[in-house]
Amino acid sequence: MNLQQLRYVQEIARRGLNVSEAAESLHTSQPGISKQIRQLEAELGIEIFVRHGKRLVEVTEPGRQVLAIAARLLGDLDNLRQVGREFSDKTKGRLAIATTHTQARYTLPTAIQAFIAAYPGVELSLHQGNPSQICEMVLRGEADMAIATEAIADHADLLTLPCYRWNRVVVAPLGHPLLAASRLTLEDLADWPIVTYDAAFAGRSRIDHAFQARGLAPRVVLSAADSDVIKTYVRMGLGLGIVAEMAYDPVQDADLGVLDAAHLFETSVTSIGLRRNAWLRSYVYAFIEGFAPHLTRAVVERTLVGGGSAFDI
Amino acid sequence: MNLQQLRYVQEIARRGLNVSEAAESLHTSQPGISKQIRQLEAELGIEIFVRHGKRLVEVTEPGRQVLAIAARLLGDLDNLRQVGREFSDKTKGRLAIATTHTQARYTLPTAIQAFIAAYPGVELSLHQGNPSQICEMVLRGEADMAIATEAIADHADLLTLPCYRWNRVVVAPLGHPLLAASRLTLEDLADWPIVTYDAAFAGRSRIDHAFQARGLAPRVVLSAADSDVIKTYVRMGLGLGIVAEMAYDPVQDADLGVLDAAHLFETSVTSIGLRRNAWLRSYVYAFIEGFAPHLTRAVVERTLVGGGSAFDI
DNA sequence: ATTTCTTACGATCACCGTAACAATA
DNA sequence: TATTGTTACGGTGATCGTAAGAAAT
Repeated sequence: MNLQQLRYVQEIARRGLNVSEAAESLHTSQPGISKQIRQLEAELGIEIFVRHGKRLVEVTEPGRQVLAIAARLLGDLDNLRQVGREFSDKTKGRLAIATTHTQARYTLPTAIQAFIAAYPGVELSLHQGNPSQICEMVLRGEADMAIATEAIADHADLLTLPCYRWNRVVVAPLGHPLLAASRLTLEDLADWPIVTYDAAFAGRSRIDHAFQARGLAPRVVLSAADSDVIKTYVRMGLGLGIVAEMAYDPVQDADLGVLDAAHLFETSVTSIGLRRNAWLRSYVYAFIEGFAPHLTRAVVERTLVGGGSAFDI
Repeated sequence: MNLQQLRYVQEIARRGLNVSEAAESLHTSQPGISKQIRQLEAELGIEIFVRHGKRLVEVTEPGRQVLAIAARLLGDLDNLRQVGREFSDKTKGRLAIATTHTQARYTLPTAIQAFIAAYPGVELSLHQGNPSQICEMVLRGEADMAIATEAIADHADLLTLPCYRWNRVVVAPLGHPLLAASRLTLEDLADWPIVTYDAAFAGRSRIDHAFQARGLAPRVVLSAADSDVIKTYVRMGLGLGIVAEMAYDPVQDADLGVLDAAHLFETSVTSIGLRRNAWLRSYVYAFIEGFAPHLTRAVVERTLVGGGSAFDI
């Protein structure tokens, strides 16, 4: 049994049981992988993959167990490298954050600005995607943390650190009749065409849920992954926008009217997602605390070792 | 970086930083280990050990981190082997239980009898030791579980599953004046010579603590690791025995008088200790549930993934 | 003086890549 | 027929053990 074999198994699973693809992505030969897999199976005394003739078509039950353990083991291998980097130079390194547009554009900038000032030697990179892509990036080790609303807690292999609560606002072109309303209701909203987030994003499900609970069927004329895209189409008069409250900027969005909608929808919580059992470099703790001051190093460490995800903010 | 290097690092640390000893215990050459360690240190860019000239004298701070991660990683390697064994034959295998004399002699027998009847293909072995030795055995992978009172929760790398509560009884030769007392007090006990457990064992600390809280200094004339040894010396008239209630057998110990002492000492809890992140074979779950029926597979699994140790019994 | 780690060197063995083959869709 | 995994084989390179050397107690 060796590490290479475990990498091979993992990559085959990730590539949809295609050994040739796995070989290519690992820059090695396909027969080499094939042989190592048979060897691993022989040593463990189990079949990891179900074969139809010469084709891998499924992961066996023991194979699933092996994959789960191998993932953690290879994660620890990565942790060892992090320890090396941390102690060879605490000020140099990389920090990859996987997040959604709304976070990247509206909530992260101040934390990031402070971070790059404090850690000029750290190469920071932002990777955008929808919540499930973001989680994948962290699980694959491509990103150090995920920052998103929802979807993180769904992954059993990710640890959830709640950061802050937020709700939505309605934006409309200045002069829109709705802006005169004293207190906004869902029924008011349902009268107008709506522009809001894509299904996969930022608590769109909360919006749908609120309308459904009242038996209303809002007419969503456009959905987007991106608060700025939504506001652009609202400016064009396509409809009312429902966006995260962070996404309304009083200065830049002065040409849009805004109405609080916090009483209409359930609160959402934005969280940081970390790989379970991850070993974090000191500047990662610093970044997290900069973004959510209650997430001190001690709190995060306790959650990492405890494995628990349940605490309130 | 490879698995061998991590095994080497771990073994060197276990053998008190003696590379030669580590080489012998791993059945390999000392220069081979030495070279691999330097190679690992070079790859990680850190020193794992502090050297005085050519001698390893200490583990560095990054070294401690590496050791902790390597332990979990190698544990996962063992988990992979367990998966292999489980699925190649669910009925065959080994179960190593590390425990104290009192558990082995008085609380485990019925669970063990049921287990060997249900799993005749499983080789069961009991390894006795004091609580801290027991924990070590589990951490080193020599035993699958520890069963003991106290000391398990002290190890951060062990998971604690509380099994049952118990307290102590006082035993004395028949005819001993104390046996006539209506209700036993600590002051009564302090008047007589006492035989009880060794400091490392079975809640001896609770006994000392109770006396101290009352300003009493009991005269412990003999302390032993073993309830049977204690009873033997009580039979010889050496003093009063304070033993776990499980250790008094109404039939075999008919020649001894017994007094309940539950109101004098704090309750103790006997727990099972498991390696964190361990992957357990199905018969291990079965054994645990046989010993402590509230510890069903579902409960134990939840605790293993959650990493938490805090639940009540 | 003895124990202990490091360096040097040589042999073995495992791994990897190329090529040919077999089986599936 | 094209794609994909297995078997066969040969070369490279890493690992390991022996032997000699250096530094510490």
